[in-house]
Amino acid sequence: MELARAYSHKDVEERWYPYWVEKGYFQPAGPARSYFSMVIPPPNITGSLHMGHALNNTLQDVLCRYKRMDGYQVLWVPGTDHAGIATQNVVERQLAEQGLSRTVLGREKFIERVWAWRELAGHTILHQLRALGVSCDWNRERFTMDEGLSVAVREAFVRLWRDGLLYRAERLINWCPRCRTALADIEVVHEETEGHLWYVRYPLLEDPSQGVVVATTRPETMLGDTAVAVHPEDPRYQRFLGKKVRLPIVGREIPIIPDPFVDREFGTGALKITPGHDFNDFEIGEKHGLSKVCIFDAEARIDPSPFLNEAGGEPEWLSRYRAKDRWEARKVIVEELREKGLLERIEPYRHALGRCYRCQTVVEPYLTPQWFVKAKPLAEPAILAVKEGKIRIIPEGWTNSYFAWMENIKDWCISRQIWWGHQIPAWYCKHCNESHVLATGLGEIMFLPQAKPLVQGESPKRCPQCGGGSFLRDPDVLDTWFSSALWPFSTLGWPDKTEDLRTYYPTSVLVTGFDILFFWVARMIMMGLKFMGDVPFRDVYIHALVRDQEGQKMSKSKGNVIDPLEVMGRYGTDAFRFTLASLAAMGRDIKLSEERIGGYQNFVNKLWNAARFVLMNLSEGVRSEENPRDSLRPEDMNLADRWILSRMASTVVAAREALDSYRYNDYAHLLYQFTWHEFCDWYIEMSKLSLGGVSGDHRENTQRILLCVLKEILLLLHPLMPFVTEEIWQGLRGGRESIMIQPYPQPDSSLIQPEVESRINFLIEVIRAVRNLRAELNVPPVREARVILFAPQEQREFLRTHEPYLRALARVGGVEYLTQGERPKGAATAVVGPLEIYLPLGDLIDLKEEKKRLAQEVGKLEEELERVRRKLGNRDFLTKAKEEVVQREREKADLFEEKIRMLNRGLERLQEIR
RNA sequence: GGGCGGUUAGCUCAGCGGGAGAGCAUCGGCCUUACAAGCCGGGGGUCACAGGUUCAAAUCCUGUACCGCCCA
Repeated sequence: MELARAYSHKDVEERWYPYWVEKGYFQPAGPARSYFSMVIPPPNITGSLHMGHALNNTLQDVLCRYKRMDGYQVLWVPGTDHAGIATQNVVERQLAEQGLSRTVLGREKFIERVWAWRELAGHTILHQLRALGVSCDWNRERFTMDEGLSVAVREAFVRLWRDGLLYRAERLINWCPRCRTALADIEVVHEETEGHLWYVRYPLLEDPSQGVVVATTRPETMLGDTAVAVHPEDPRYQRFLGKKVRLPIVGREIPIIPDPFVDREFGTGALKITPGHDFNDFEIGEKHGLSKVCIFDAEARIDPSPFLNEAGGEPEWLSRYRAKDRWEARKVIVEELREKGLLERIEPYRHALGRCYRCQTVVEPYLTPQWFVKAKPLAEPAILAVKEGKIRIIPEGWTNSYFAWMENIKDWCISRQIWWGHQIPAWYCKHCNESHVLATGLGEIMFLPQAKPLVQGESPKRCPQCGGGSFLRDPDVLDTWFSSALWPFSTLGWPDKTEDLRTYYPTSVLVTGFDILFFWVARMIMMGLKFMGDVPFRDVYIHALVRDQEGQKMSKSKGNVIDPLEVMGRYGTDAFRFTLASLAAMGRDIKLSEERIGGYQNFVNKLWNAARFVLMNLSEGVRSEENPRDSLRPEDMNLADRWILSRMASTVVAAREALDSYRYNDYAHLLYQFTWHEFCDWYIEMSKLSLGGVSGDHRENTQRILLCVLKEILLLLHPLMPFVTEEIWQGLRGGRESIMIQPYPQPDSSLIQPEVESRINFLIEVIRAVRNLRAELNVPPVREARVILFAPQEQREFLRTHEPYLRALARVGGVEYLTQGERPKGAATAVVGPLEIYLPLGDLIDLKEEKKRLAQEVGKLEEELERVRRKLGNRDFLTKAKEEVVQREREKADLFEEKIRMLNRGLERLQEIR
């Protein structure tokens, strides 16, 4: 099979993926000696492939392909999550375009629509993932809303309830008024924002001419104020303690209370307290038994009902506020306060504003009954698992963040007031809870905190209290992360005791980005320990996030998104994957530029051409050998052959070490280096001599070595670059078996020969020195140079034996060997160890240039020597440093001295010419 | 405010106690039949700054500056 002159990734990539799938290579197979399993961090169904997915899945695939080749039975479970809020948003937007809404459709019809959307568009990302070449087992694709996983969710929920780890209570939670649902604390993104501080005077009840001025960033919430708090030791306010103020506009009488929480430096030192709409105020309110007034409806518009109740009728001011949203209400209130002369001043003020992580809407602290997971008891064993090393977090630096979060963990609000998701398996007896159910408008209901739920896997038949048979189900659904937390075992069949679960749990490693360490990783660990009694994974490898060249987060609105599919189309998937792996070591950011990918595309092409070279030089005999390595004949091996095999063996060892410790960048760099700068730059060039040589045996042997090393390179590179390696492999093997299922190279220490390496290194240095002389002196490459070598006997014989390399690789026409005597006059000089190299200067050569060059070189060496001498002159160094370090410095000094001496002699001889 | 990272060649980054490295870019020379997506050679760095520990610091410690992230 002939290979094309340049590698064309497009044809190749389309060909092999379907082939692998068809052959079933992605399914676990092989002897069950050892297992390697992973679950994919499920992308959500609304997503499309971005750089983060590309990196994440490339790194996983590298591991899978490596382990599969290395004899493990590998399972990689793919799938998606249902992304409750995000998906519901997408479908609602679609409905809106048709003039519909979910409330018009009703819950059941709406969910049907979501499923329809899921069938149509929800598989996009998994299909895009295939373009990356990922080798996950598509037969086991899972979705968090699948029946099986839904059973797992219900089971988990019921068991948490039964074990007292769940509760339902009215708490102040983060509420997104646009999504109309509760959010977990970590789903709120805090952002520094330019705002204002409004200073408002609250008149004293007993003497309205006096008052307390409070400073607030949210004047509209004053409608819900139930106290003013000051620091108990603040002298400015001592005389007000125990008195009351009259809340402007509303007219409510509220107390002035002392609380050490108040920061005297902030604003005026007097704080308005709104327990219904601020987390800090809520706590102060609890301490002082203040009532909580909730002034907003679910969309954060002024809700008139608390004021109607309070005033026992429609207060005069209410009409100006009714149904106004937060921002309008703020304007009206500020205006009204100004008119009343109660607005003292306004200052610009920077403060953190919480936004919904899904839709960026400013969240509202909101008082509603919600379901919570008691986190502390679950967190404790999860902390221990990491402390005891049952789970390794890599890089280790992240363990601190993990501990910090886990040790301060707060109860997890898991109920969401949306429709798409796992509906909470809790029912309320209609009869017993008659007075605890509220209609919230738009056909929705809500159960008051006093309502008594029955939590169980399926709808109850009879109420254990009253025997009634009529129930209402809790309308809330669970946080998507609740189902994701079960992912490592729900995907394997839990709660059934399946074969998969027994075989593949705990999974070997989880590969993910640090942004979901708390959202997902921590919760999986808690749930895994709780329900499986064992950790969900042994290792967690946490990688960086991909950003653009400027380090900006890629986002559609910034327009700096690099689409991985486009990049793969342009540069090839292999080049792209190689780039990602080579960047994987970075701390927190990966700044990706297309240029870099282009660089690795060249590497793919280099590999391709090396393969082409090998292939076009194989004799029929060698080409058809099943295993060329077995027919290698040591007696036909020359130094170069032994050298490349030695380098190859070292590379295998280093490669394994790198992958075993998740050092992807080292892995990539190591193979790049070996392939390009050892195999291609040197061995292939050297092999050309043997291939054209007279001895047939040696010729064939060289072919075998070329083939062996190439194959080894292909095998080592396959996890990183699956497509090009498969294409070449098939070209070599005539399309018999995939490279995917070949054994990964084993370390063979018998091939490692340091003395062979050092001799070739010497040869390489000599060749480099000659090339360097030629280039510096502008000897045209077409002109063969003559060199004169002064060398001790050992080096002389070595070079004489390997002279063909010198002639071919340094383009030397003739070599003259001398041991001692007069050095040639008028020659360029270089020194390699004990060897002096002279390149006689022709008439055209610039003497001055050569003098300058030599003088420069001597100068550099003298600086180095000076440094070494200083060290050796230091008594402390000689006595305290390790013996080998001292020894090395001594050798260095000798080397420098000798070299300087020789170069100076060369310089002197050049002077003589003049 | 608390915590965590980063600052090394023009760019992107490795290295994290004993001779400053890579890729890309750059400069000079080459179409040497595997590869011009290539080959050969070169230049380029007070390793942010200031102290300290050490025989020895880019590397360890302390502080400062700037940048970034996370948590309040």
